[in-house]
Amino acid sequence: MLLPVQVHSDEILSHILSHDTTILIGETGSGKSTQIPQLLLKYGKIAITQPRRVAAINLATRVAQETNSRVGDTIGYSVRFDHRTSSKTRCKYVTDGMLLREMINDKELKNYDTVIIDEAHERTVLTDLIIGFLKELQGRRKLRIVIMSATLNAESFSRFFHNAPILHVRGRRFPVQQLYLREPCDDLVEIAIRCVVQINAGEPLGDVLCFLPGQEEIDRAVTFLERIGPEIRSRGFPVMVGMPLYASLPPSEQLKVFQRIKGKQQSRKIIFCTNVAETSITVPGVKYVVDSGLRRVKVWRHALNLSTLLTVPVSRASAQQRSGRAGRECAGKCYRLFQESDFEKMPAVTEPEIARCDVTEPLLLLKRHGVDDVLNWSWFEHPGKESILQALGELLLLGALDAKGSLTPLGYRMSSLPLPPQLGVVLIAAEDKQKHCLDTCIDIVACLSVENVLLSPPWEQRDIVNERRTAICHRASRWGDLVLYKELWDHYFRTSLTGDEKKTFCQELYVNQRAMRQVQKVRGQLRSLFRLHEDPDPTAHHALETEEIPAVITCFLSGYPKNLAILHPDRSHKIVTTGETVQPHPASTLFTQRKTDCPAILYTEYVYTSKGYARNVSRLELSWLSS
DNA sequence: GAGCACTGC
Repeated sequence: MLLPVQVHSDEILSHILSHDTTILIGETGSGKSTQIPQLLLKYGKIAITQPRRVAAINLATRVAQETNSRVGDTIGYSVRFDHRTSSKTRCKYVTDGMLLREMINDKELKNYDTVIIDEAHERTVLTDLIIGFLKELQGRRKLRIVIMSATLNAESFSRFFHNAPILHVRGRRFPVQQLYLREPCDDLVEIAIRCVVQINAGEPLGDVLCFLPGQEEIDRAVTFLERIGPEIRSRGFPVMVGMPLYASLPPSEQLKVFQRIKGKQQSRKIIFCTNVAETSITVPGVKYVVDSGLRRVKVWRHALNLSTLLTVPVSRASAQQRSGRAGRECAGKCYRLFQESDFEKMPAVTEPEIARCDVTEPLLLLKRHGVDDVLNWSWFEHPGKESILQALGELLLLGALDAKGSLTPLGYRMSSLPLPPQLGVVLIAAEDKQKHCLDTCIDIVACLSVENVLLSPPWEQRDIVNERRTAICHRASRWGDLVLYKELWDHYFRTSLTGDEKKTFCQELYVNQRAMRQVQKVRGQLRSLFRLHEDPDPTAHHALETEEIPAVITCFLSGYPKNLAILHPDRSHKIVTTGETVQPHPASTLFTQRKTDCPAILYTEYVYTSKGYARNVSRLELSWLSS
């Protein structure tokens, strides 16, 4: 059967060809991501961006199959650490980060006649930047742009591109019935469980996907469901198997949501998930969605130089996306754990990331692209004057800009590295230090730039895992988390470990092995950018020496000069710039250390939750500060 | 003795 985009292909094609820019609203199941590029194949070279690596690879693979070709021939892809393209490639699926990097070397994007921005509604910072660059570029040369979005906010795209026409392609989805609470609720987890129990008792078999704001609520819900399990069974209702799903979960646990439940009994999966299941992970077999209408979001406060973690209502677009997860295979139902009047009050679309993140890195990129007046750039959405001024100040402090706001040679180098500016400074500072300082800093920076390297064990194993970690990383308990990363890496990377031993090592220490493989790739990329030989003989790997710790931590101080807190007579650590009190996060190796033991601490991140917590904390001696 | 949502080079 033809996909909606195929049914209307003539109309869509002639429309795209006769306009410089087209906004295409394609609902899920319309086939836009696979079909639109195929329609345009005859009309020049195409780049199509995706927010995620897996999506870029999967789509390219599928379209190559559909066109009876091999990936890398006509249809290719390019993501970090993996690309399949050739001189024959006419259509390339890329991550948006990758396209931005390409644009550094080729400002005019001469390789492409058409650029398609897919999933534009997700509005990552990177899509926003690309959109701004494309508009500028269109002012200089002929370039066909297609903005593809799944939701409502098409008007803002249209307005930005001189009122570009909006095309609408229906999707193919099954109907989803919406149900609301009649009265407000106070305990979210309790009401979620009651809802799930009700579905289980009254609805035909089918799995349930329950959206909760975060890990804490999810773990509570899973435990709750386990506790009431025996009673459910004793009443003869189907067995409910509760499963958590969030990004920092070990991959083996994540895979469980794709597996069938063993046993012959009637059963259903109840998957308690965060936003991962809204975009990144598609769980098959879901017939019912339970939506708390909430999500957890990190908000950067430029005035305070810290980020906060907030629980906020989702947008109507996002609630719609969540409920759509119930209608992928057959008609479904969505139970919204809020009132219909609350739904009306929700914002129409999610606030874009650019409005709530630190723009230091985006600004460095703009400067690298030669944008002098960043305040008046063609922002798709302006991040705000204050936010920009703060970021400019940070770049000035780091030495990336001079007093006139021009990119310095240092800033130029920083912008070439696939790292946030601060970590770039750390490595550039490490180059001038003693032998091996750069090796060590690269290992640590690689760990820092990969998410979820350390998994958090269940509470009953917490102490034992901590002990195991500090037993083999014995200098980390004095010097802190950066040293911990390096020592863990040294143990993981040493050649005497076989594949199985590496696996066991990771399991015992709750280290995410998938993340460690990623660390290895990042490390390799950084080493080659700094022209360090890729250890031909891995026994030559440089393991941490205690003597080099001061130099290493001092390099991090160059990257994070403001993230320094000094021990005061009242036994608290106060941030030098603001005088505020910080405390190492409970997940830090320095958390348990007596406060008076550290004359000063340095951290890479400051997050305000119930208190101000410093993350990735290191001990610092006052004598290191003068140099 | 606390919890991190998600993603890119």
